Amino acid sequence: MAVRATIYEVARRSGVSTATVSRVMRNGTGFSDATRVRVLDAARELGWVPSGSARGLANRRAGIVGLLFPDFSGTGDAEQESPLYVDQVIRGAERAATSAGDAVLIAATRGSSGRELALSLAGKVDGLVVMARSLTQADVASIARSLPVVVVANRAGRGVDVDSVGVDNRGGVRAVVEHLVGEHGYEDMVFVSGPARSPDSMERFAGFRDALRAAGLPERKSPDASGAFTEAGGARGVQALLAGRRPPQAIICGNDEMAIGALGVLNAAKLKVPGDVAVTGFDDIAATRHIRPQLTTVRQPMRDLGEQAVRALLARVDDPDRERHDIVLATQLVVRRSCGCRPRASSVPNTQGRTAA
Amino acid sequence: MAVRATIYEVARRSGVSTATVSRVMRNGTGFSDATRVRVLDAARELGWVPSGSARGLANRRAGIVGLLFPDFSGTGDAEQESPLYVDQVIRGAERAATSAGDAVLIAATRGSSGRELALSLAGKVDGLVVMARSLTQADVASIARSLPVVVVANRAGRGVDVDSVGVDNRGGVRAVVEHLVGEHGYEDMVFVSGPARSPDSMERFAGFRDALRAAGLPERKSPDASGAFTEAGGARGVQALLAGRRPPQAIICGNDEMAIGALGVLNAAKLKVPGDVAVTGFDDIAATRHIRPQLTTVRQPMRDLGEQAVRALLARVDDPDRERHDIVLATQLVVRRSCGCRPRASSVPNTQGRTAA
DNA sequence: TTGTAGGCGTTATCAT
DNA sequence: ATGATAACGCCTACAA
Repeated sequence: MAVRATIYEVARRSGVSTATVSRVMRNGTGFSDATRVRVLDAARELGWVPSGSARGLANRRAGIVGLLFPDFSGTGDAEQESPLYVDQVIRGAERAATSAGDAVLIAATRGSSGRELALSLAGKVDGLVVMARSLTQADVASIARSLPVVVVANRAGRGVDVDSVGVDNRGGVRAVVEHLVGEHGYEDMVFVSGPARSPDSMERFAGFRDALRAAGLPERKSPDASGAFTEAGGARGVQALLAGRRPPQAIICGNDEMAIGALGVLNAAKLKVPGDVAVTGFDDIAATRHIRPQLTTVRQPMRDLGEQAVRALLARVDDPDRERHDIVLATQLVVRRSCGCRPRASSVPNTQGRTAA
Repeated sequence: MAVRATIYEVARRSGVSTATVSRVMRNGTGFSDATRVRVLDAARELGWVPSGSARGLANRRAGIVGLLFPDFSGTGDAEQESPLYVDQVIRGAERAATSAGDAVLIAATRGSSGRELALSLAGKVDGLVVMARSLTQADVASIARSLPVVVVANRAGRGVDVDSVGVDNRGGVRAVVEHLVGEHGYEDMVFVSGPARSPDSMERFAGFRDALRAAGLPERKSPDASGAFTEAGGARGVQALLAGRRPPQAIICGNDEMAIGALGVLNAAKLKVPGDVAVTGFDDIAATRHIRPQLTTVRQPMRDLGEQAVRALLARVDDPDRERHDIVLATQLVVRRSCGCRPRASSVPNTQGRTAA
């Protein structure tokens, strides 16, 4: 382990040329059984592993994809946005990459250092998956000039022409609201949004508006409260909401964390859920099943997001000229107690996954 | 983006040699202000990013560390071991690597493919962090022959001489039991263990035995039940336990997931927690605060594990001859409701972090 | 089946 | 302050 062995030493030790060693390692053909054994033995004895850098240089392909995600922990507030979402996407990306024989490099942008970080990654990878809110649109456009990029949960803006993978946020919220209206007859509903600049959050609110309109209920142009996608934020938002009006029949939250925060506030205010007020979330994190009442929410396939993103990326690395893909994954309504339904939970898919070119 | 630019084109475009371009990019000195601007401009115009492979080859350092972790999702049972733990370690590793200017490559070993995967990573990284249960001891020893390795939550066995980072599992469980005995006067306690071959699980049980002995209570040589570190497993384990004897005063679970499973079974059996039976966990995952009663548990610094592991790894990469380090991080008792304490939760540190050479 | 040799894109060592 | 020019370790025609 002192100093890493090279192909030359393996070649010498096994009495063949480096070309033959290379052939054997690449599982190619063109060598006798005996040589293969000799080479492999020599490699093992020397503890040799082919240098990825040298391979990458020779192949013009590192066999590595990068994943850039935002990390808000420690951003002023002590409260943290749930990391669950990002972690699941990372897992999915890892799975897809590994199964394709590649590896995935991860890096979190904290605050404004995004651009720099992306550049430092760029040289080490064959392509980059960029999660929403980790890079500005301008930076994405800039980076995309140097290497293949796929954006996640953030349909690329007008200027930027890159592949994207996202979920049907809009349809998801529409489905909850339809359930609330159709099954429970609620008419007085409010929406608690996440960070103002989150594409996910904006789409979810759009779904809320769509559903209100479709139901013939009075529309509104902005969310009734907002909570930064955190439990504490959701609590504050709902608190403020309750201070200004009598309780609504239902509170539709932009994600589960905020819904959990809402539950706490309602409980403290002696309001029964779902008796007095119904509450719903979005994401379907594990806590939705542990909390009481169990949370009705919209499940989004976080893992699939990562998988599809990496697949799309690798496809483009292999074929830079293929047409642009914008993948939208289906979400699923998960009915539990907090909306007012009885225990026997059931779930129904509400949208089809679809791919648009 | 068609084909990546190289240092040659940047050199030509800016009218200098490649050596000078290289100097500018490395933030070194030895060039005029004017040339720097010219080079940077050319680079930007061409969308050039230095090739990591070429750099790695020239420097004998990829600037990448690898992280190997086990992934049990989809191992026969539909139930999943909580991914939280691994995710936190990954986050910590990312943070430490990024702040050191490196990147981290992650890969999950599924089933028995570990060795192969490790080898494929080995060439791409400067060193490897290996989490418990992702590789056999033999494989760790083998890999460690080719490059620096740090094991996490798995003090290297006798044969293997590598750095390690872990938490004080033993002291953690000892602290809960001492609390249960000292504050609540329980004497009839049982332990629910995790996977038989998990080093963490074994150490936790050892802490349980230590505490019983120290309290002068009857010892035992094996766990009273086991649950594979999953919620469903914990439920089954406790179910079986209750079928064979009258309820104990307290059930100490090897991790939080199993404790949550236990809570479910006890509830179904009409046993009140903590009135009839006390329950404790280990890890302090988010769900411990959402579940009722809130779970008394032992917090372990999962993120720090990842950070310290990467730090140790980088230190060894820089100095292969430094002495071996075995780092043990402190755990912390977190008292909530499930042990029988009153709401006003408090927490006390129970062990000192310590480093042994 | 096997060997020879040039090239992949940077960095680092000497010169100048 | 800048420029040639060897490495760095592997792959891949092209030969033999």
